[in-house]
Amino acid sequence: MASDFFEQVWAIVKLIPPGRVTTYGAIAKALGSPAASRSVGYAMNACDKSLPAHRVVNRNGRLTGKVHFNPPSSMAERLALEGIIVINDEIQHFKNHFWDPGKEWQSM
DNA sequence: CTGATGACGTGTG
DNA sequence: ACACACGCCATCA
Repeated sequence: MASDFFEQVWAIVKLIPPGRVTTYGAIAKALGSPAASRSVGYAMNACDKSLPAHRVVNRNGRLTGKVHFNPPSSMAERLALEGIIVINDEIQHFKNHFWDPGKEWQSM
């Protein structure tokens, strides 16, 4: 049984539409704790494989957590399949693919 | 309860 | 622009 915080994070990540990406900070902010970005990443560490964690990157648009994937290269592969260009573990036009969780979260 | 860790973010030099 | 340091929040030992 995971903590409510984890479930909150997972819920938002599951809501990320295909072809879109978001940041840990944005998720943390949507949960009401803009500085809990670290904890968001921790939740990802315990995330289920059904969770599209590959759509969650840091504020740089960089795939910092790709090493936690299986295999790590699958992260960029999945993003590429969704139309997101990833070069050198960096999302191109990141701002264009950015998806704001708060826009859909709306005090859920 | 205290200390350490981390898939982050921001500030300073 | 790059490198380093601190803070932030939640979890683990």
